[in-house]
Amino acid sequence: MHTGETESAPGRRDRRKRRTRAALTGAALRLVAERGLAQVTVEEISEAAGVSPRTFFNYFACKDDALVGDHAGDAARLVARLAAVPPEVPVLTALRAALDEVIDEVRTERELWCLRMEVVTRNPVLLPRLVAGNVETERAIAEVVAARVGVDPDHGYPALVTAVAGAAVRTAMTRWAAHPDGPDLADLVDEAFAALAAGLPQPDPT
Amino acid sequence: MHTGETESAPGRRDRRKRRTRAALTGAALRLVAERGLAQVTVEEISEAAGVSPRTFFNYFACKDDALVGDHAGDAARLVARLAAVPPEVPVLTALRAALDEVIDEVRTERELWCLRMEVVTRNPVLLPRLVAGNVETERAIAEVVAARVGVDPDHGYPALVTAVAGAAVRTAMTRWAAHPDGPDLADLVDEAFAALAAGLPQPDPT
DNA sequence: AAATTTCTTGCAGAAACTGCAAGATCGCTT
DNA sequence: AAGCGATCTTGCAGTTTCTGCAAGAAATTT
Repeated sequence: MHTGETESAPGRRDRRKRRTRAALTGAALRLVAERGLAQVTVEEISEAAGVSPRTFFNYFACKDDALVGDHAGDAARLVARLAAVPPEVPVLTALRAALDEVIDEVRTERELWCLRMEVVTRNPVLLPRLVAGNVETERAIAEVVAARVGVDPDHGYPALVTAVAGAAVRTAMTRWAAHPDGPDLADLVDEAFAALAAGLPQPDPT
Repeated sequence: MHTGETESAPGRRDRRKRRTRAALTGAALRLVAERGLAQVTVEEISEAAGVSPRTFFNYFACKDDALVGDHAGDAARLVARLAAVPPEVPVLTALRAALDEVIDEVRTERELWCLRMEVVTRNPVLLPRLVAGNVETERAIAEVVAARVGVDPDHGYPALVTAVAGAAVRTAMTRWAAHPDGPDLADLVDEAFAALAAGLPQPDPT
């Protein structure tokens, strides 16, 4: 007998795992936001999440990972989306389109992301691991970009575009999280990509 | 009484410090290149460099730092150079010009940098810390950029340009280190910056 | 040469992280 | 409903990373 839901039937087990994982990241972010990265131990995080310290390391390889979260799934979806965009579309436009889904998810977890970005900017050691800062992700995206453009891997163009786009997303997210009443994340990303496509023209000092 | 040399009088002491530091990074890079990051302990690195493990931590805050090296000085010089470029020069051009000095230093230590880049690409955890990946550096540069453009800190443009330029330099260095017989680092950086200024146009599939 | 500063080192200890094996839980089969 | 296999949690023991402290060695200054 099935559990009832045919499509999204994660099962009690997967749910529990998700809940534990979320509890760990939540506790970690809250504690680190209060006291600072060095003043929080894994033991305290586990305690706050209601699991043993050993279990913490079953979910995350190190303390930092609990803070930045696991975005392997996001990355995979982004790559898939990018590959699905018709080849005629210019690379930057395609990347921007592929980002839609990820942006949406980030937006729905705004509070979490605000806390995360605050923690990350206050503990700069963490920043690089975010979003497309992940190297495996970048490599995967660069591969798809290379295929789109039809250029060999040595050309450097795919890596450049990927790294640059990642940097753009990163800055957009930082800005978005820093200003709760500011523009929407999607608009900030749009703005950044537009600036990229225009060759980063110097803005008027309004 | 002074030591004799007025300008560059490092003294026996400073020399020893430099030598020890270099020995530590050298040993660390060599060992990690051979065995992999996790298979090398601080004790082994110190042993190979001829100092005690405790001394290792007097030079570096953690194992990783010995591998990526300390580029605070480079960063400071870069910021100074950037501030010295006349305000009429467009931002990207100014950044490229300010990079000259750093590029030169990197070039003179090519072997070391090749080893370093190899280690870094094989242990992606390290990559973010390189060059302008450093967050403090980025913030400092962004500040100067903001002043150049005459725009308030919220505008996002300075952060965007800085992050994007950093990404460009990073990819150029990766490419440079990966191909010993390839083009010069300065040319690769030029190419990347030209692509940025042109809005990242899709290249012809030659 | 004596005094001062700076660097090195060992020691003790906290915290991060891993492998292993026992026990609990879940999901499926009969 | 009972049982079986797979998965998850946990404790334990052990290694490694990293820090504070204080004594000793080396360089610099007076």
